[in-house]
Amino acid sequence: MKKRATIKDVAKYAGVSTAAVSYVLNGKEYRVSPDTAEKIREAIRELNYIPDYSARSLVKNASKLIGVIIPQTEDSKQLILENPFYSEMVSNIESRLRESGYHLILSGVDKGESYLDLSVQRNLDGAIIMGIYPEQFYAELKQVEIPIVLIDSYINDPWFSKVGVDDEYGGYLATCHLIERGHRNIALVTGSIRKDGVVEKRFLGYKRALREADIFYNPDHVFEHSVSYAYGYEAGKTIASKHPEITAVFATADMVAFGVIQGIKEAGREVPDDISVIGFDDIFLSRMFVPPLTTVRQDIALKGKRAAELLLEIIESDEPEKIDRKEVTIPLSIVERQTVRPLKPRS
Amino acid sequence: MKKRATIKDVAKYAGVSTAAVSYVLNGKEYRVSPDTAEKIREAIRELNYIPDYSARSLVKNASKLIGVIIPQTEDSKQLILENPFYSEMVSNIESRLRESGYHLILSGVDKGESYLDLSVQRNLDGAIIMGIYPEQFYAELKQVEIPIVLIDSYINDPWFSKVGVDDEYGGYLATCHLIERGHRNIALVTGSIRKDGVVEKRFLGYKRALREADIFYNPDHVFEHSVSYAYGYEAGKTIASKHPEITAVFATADMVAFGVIQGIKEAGREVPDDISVIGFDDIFLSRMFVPPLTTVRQDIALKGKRAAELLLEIIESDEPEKIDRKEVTIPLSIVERQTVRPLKPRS
DNA sequence: AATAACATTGACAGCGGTTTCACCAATGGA
DNA sequence: TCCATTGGTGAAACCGCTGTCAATGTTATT
Repeated sequence: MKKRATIKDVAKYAGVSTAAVSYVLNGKEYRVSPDTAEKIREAIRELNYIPDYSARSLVKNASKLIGVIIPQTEDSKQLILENPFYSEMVSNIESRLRESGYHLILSGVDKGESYLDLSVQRNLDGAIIMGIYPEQFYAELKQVEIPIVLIDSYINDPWFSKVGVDDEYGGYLATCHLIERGHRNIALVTGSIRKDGVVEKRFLGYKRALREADIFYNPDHVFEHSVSYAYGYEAGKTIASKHPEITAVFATADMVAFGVIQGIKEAGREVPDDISVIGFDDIFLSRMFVPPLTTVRQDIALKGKRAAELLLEIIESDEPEKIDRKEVTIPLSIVERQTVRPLKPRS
Repeated sequence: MKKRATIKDVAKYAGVSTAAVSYVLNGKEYRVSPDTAEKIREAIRELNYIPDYSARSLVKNASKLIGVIIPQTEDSKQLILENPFYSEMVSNIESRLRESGYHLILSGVDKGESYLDLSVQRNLDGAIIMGIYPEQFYAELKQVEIPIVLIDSYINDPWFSKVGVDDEYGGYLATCHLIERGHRNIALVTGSIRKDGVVEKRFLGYKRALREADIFYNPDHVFEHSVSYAYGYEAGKTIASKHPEITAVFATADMVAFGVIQGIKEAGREVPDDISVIGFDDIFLSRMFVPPLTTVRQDIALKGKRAAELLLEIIESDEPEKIDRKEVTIPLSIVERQTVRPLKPRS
C-alpha cells in the first residue's frame, strides 16, 4: 500500500515549510508570495495531495461533520427511513450540506443510550434532529454545546433552532375540511401522542375544529398507536367494520392514511364513497396513490433545506453562541385530491 | 464552554500515565494491574471522559467511518432516497454498522467529481456503493485501497466484494411468469440500460424468456428512460393508448411499475383486466398498493445487512488485503398478487 | 547610509490520542 | 546472597495539520 502524501511531502517537494503549504490550503495566501503559492499548488497537484480531516479536526476543533438523527422503530433498531417523509428530508439535507462542504453522519439513537458519545467522539460541528425523544436526551445534547436544529419538535429551549409547521393549525385545517363537507363523525388515526411532538398539536387542532363546529369530541374516535402503514390498516378495518357512524378519517400522516384506506377496502367499504380520508404531509406517493390522497401539504424538501441552512448559519458565524436561534415555520395548505367526498345533507 | 476531559486529565486524576489509560481504553488490560485499571475506570467515569475519534483516527489510521454512496438524480443533486428501495437498504446498513461501532457517512457523488476526496479526507475504513457509475470512478476508488462492497453492480474486479441478485434470472422469471399466463406482447419499461448495471441483466433475461418461447423480440416494446414513477407513468400512458397489442408489462422496478399502472388507468384502461403488470424488488409499498403488485421479490433488508457484514468481515480481518472478496447473491422469487391476469387462450 | 517598516518565510509547539521501549521493583531460582 | 526474569509503569516519539512568532530579506523613509 503506497503511502498517501502528507503536508510534509508537499512542503519538501515545493521546497518550502509546511506552514506555507497550510497557508495556501486555507486560503491565507496573502501570507505567501504569488510564486511560492503557485509552486505549492503545483506540488499539491503533482503529489495528489489530499488533506486529512482528522488531523485538521484535531487542531481546529471543527470536523465539518454534521450529525443527522432519525427516529427508529421501537422493536428493531432500524431507522424509520421507510417513511418517505424522512428520506425526502434527509436527501435534501444531505445535498444542501454537501454543497457547503459538510458531510453527514446518519444515525439512529439507541433507546437509553445517549447521542452524546457520537457527537463528542466525532467532534460534530452540529446536528439536525428529527422526531421527538425523552427530555433527558435534549438536556445532554445541550451540554455538548454544539449548534442543533430540531425538526418537528416543540421542545421549548432557546438553545435549539427549530423548523416545523404549525401542526395545530394543520390539524385544524384538515378537520375543518372534513366538517365543511358535512362530516360530523370524524375519526383521528395517529401515532402515539407524545408531549412536545407534532401529533399532540395536530390532535389539539382536531379538537378545536370539532369544538368550533359544536361537535362533541368522542374519545372512542381517536385511534392512537404508531405512525405506520400497518397500524393505519388495522385502524381502517376497525373503523369500517365496527363504527358505522364514522364517515371520515383524519390520519396524521400520509403513510397512515394509506393504511387506513386499504383497511377500509379490506372491510368491504369504499373510499371516498363510504368513508372519506384526509392525510398529512403530502409525500410524493400521495399523488400517485389510488385514489390520489387528499392531504395537508407541507413542503418537505424545503423543510430539509431550511434546516440545513439554519444550522450552517449558526456554525459559520463567528460567535455561534451569540447567534440568535431561529424558528422557521413552513406553510401548510390543503391539497384536494380524491379521497374526500362531500356528504349530502341529511335528509 | 467548559473543556472536555482529555486522556491527560484522566491520567492525572487517576495518578497514572496516559499510556495506562490508553491500555484500559483499548482492552489491553493485561498490561495493567487490576487495581490501577479500576482506578482508571473510576477516573473515566468521574470525569465523563469520551475519547476523541479524530485523534485516534490520526494515529491508528482507522476512522470507524464507513462511506455509503447512493445514486442521485441527474438534474438536481438529490439522493434517490425517495425510492424506498434505497431507504430500506440504507436503514439496514446503518443499523448493522452501528451495532459494530461504526458510523456511516451518507453521500451522493457529484457527477465528474470523484469520491476519492471524501474517502481519503475522512480516512474511511470502507465503503458501500449502490448503483452504477462511470468506470473511472471505480478505478480511482481502487487506488484508495479501502475495502469496498458494491451493491447491485456487475463491475468485474476482484478487489470489490459484491452483493446482488441474479438479475438475468429475475428478468427471465418475470417474463416467463407473464408468458406462462398467455401473454405474448410484453413491454419492458425500465431505467436506462447501462453497462454492468442490473437493468442490463434484467433486459437480457427478458429477451431470453422471449426467445425460449419463440416470441419475436420487438425493440418498439422496450421503453427505456429512468427509474422513476414519473417515467413509468408516461410509459404506461403511451402503452395503453398507442399499443393496443401489448397485454403485459414488465417494469424493472416497483416504483416504475406503480407509475405504469397509474398511467394505464389514466389512459382509461384497467390493470390487470386490460393490461397485466409485473414489477421488480418488492418494496414494502408493493404490498399496499392498489391493486397489490405482483413482482419479483428480493429481500432488501437482507441485502443491506449482508453488504454491511461483508464489509466488516474484510475490515476487521488482520490482513484486509489478503481476505478473499466475496460475492453474495440474494435469492429471488415471484410473489403473485393482483396485477397479473392470465389471458384466455385466443379463440 | 542608516533605520524603520513591511512582506515572506520557517521552526516549533501543540491538538488528543497510541505505542514503543526503557526502567524499576518484586519475584524466583541458583 | 546475587542475578535473571517478569509484570507494571511512564517518558517520549509520533500521527498530520495549524497557527504563533521570531527571523529573515526587501523596500521605503529620513
